[in-house]
Amino acid sequence: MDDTSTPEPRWLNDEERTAWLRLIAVTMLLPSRLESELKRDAGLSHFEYYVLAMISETPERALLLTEVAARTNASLSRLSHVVGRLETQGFLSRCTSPTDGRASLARLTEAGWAKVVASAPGHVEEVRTVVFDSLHDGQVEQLSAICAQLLGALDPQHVLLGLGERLP
Amino acid sequence: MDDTSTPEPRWLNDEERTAWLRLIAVTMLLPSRLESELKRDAGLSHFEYYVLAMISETPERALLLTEVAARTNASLSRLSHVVGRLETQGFLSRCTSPTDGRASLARLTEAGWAKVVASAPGHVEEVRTVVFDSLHDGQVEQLSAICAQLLGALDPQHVLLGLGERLP
DNA sequence: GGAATTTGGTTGAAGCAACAACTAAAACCT
DNA sequence: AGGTTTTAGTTGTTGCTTCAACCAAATTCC
Repeated sequence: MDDTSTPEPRWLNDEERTAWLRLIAVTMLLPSRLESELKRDAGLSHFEYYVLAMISETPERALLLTEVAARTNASLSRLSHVVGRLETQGFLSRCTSPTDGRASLARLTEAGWAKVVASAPGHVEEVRTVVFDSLHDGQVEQLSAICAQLLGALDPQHVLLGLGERLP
Repeated sequence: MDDTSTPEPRWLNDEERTAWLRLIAVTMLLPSRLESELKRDAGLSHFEYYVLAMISETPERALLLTEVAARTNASLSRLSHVVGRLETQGFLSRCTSPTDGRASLARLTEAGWAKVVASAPGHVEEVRTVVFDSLHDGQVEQLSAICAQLLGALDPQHVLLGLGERLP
């Protein structure tokens, strides 16, 4: 190759290449699989479900939009649109935070809680059949460790796992 | 819970739950990371890059749309739109297959080939820094095996790895 | 205490993806 | 050979995401 003076790239070897192709295939197929299951069984997008589920796990069943955005890796804009839709569907309601006039809390309604309760079992079942039924015990631990290390590069502050709020 | 008569769901245990949260975080962050890198450095979406790269690896630098669709887990509709855009950008050209009047081949132009050559090193470098630099040797093999097993459930025919065309 | 900046969020426009409806070529079926 | 079905792809619409611009509350900095 009569290339320009770019430094020689560190290409992947065969083992890495195979692993990469498989990993990328998983990251393409897994989300779309969950997407279809939830759309079919609950009428929600995976993102909508994830938002509702995350809020449902807090003690007050309410969460700041900023916090939700950080934990879902979504822009505040995207979240605002999605929360707006979920609000008109009656699954949650927005109210201004009492301690900070800018911030708004998304609070699950009864219908929203019921929605989560109704759709969670099917979703978990899908996760189990797709992921955990395919793996033997040791591999669950391996997968967990590998993902933890990848997250070290992808999300150094561990914002997505909800551990980021104790930094200030 | 005064639930209806649904069969008790097989909930995840702690180890599985942790692994799951981490895996889902990876599937959220990895694509968006690759997306931004490619958008910034090459002006392409990850999907566009993937299409060009896949075609570039064939001997003729041409591929049937159906084949591309299968290997990228995309609908033919989506592919048609994307290929249309890539064509107007001058990266590839469509022509009807000589052996099948319905099928069309997407063929890389010189500009398209140059685009792949120009953007591949940066992309590989990104993949390496995000994924492989985070893992030690044994983990690459573990990851590969785990993904292979997940693909057994997600893609039984192994269409995405390009092994599906010998089934007729 | 007031100006500047930062933070939290909303809104509207533009682009991309999912879905449905459609065309045309090939294969299948007596 | 002719009618049906299947396959390959296109097109248009609708909805979601991204991006840029914007507003208001809070914080920072003299």
